[in-house]
Amino acid sequence: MARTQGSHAEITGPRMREAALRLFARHGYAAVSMRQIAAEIGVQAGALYLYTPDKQALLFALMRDHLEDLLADWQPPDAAPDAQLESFVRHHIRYHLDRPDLVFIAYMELRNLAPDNFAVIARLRREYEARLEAILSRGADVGVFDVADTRLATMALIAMLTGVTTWYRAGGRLDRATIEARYWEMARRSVAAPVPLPETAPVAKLGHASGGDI
Amino acid sequence: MARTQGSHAEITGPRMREAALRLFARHGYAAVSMRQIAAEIGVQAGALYLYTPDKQALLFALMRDHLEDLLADWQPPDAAPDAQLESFVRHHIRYHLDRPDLVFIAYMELRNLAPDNFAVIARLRREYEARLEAILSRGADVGVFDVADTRLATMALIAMLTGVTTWYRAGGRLDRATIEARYWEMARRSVAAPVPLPETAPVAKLGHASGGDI
DNA sequence: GGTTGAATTGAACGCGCGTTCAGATAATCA
DNA sequence: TGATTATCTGAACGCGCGTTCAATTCAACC
Repeated sequence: MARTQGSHAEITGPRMREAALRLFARHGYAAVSMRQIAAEIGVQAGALYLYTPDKQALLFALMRDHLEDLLADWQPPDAAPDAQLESFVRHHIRYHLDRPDLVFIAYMELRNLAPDNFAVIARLRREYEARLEAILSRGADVGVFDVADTRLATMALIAMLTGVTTWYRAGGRLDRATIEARYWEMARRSVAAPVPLPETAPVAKLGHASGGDI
Repeated sequence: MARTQGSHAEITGPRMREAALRLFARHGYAAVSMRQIAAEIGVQAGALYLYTPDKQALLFALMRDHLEDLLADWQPPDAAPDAQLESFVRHHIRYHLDRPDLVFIAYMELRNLAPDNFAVIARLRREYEARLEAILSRGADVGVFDVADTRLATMALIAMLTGVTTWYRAGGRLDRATIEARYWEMARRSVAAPVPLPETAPVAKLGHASGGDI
């Protein structure tokens, strides 16, 4: 008893990863079995072990490749902090809308990583967060941003932007360009310093802006 | 063979829910077994079925009670939209910092709900979101907010605020009052209309504010 | 002190899990 | 054509799962 179909060595590996990604995103890593992944691509469970040492490595590879890809795909442009922030935000939204499943599992399945794997993923995520924090920090230094705590603002912005994956559906009411523009507008306002005016000092209407205490 | 300890009928139920909440939040619903929950409170797995019909009902009860509690705990004050928004944001942060595990599973375990249960939870969540959207909508109507799309702004704000649970740890660098104030500041700015000035019109520095097109 | 009934145990059920591996198959190449 | 080798099957392993239930224990009440 053996394989009844032709040989598909060079495509079974990628197809396994695609199926695992889709199923993990839909049902969660712990709720998906190797047999389900195998059935999705028309092989028996045993065949998967030609392409991954075990289930945990499959999850880890998906998350690590995603984060390394995210980091490689964007570098801060040589520009003023506000332009850097716009570049970051627009890229973040675009990238996340392009890869909803990857983004989803990278945020949701951290709990299911073995400790060693978790350490690797956590380091990559901190690296990404550090890029945004550096932009905010530099912008606060030169006065174009008004951010009381750069770390908190970093986490708040990333959470806001990443949240787009929880409701966006292709073909929905808003197109991607509009969504990108709206998120950028909210992100910009949330950290922008009040506009200096030619004659009179601006008057705060709701509460007051606090000084930077980084 | 039977129970070796004393009888604890009136406390085993709540203790089971506490243990389940903690374990679900830490490891995920699918990765936690009834035997683990039982071991956590010093009983055998069979005893849990005196207090829940099955594992799914245990998850559902936690999520439903949490959301009903959240809805009951806050009503929009009879005030202007900006004051209502401040009340909403501050309550949201406080409530979420108080119940990190509940909030966590209510956002993470939606995938593990049976369809009927999911429908109930989704309705409760939409109800909560609708409260924020109503505030933003009214504020946009009277001109105190400048929000291009109230639905998008609602989702963006909730994601930003809820994200606090992913990094906050009690006893950390920032105290709760500070965190609350910082989030409120960012939320306010992200939707506030430009301050009208006595003589000259304000000049946008980064990009431009778009008109409301709700 | 005996009876009652709620609370709990511990064993069992059938099942699916991740993983392994000997054997079968089909493509490749001499 | 025959040998080789990468690819895959199908069965099996031990284990833990959610859930059920008869038997047992303990607290409360008569």
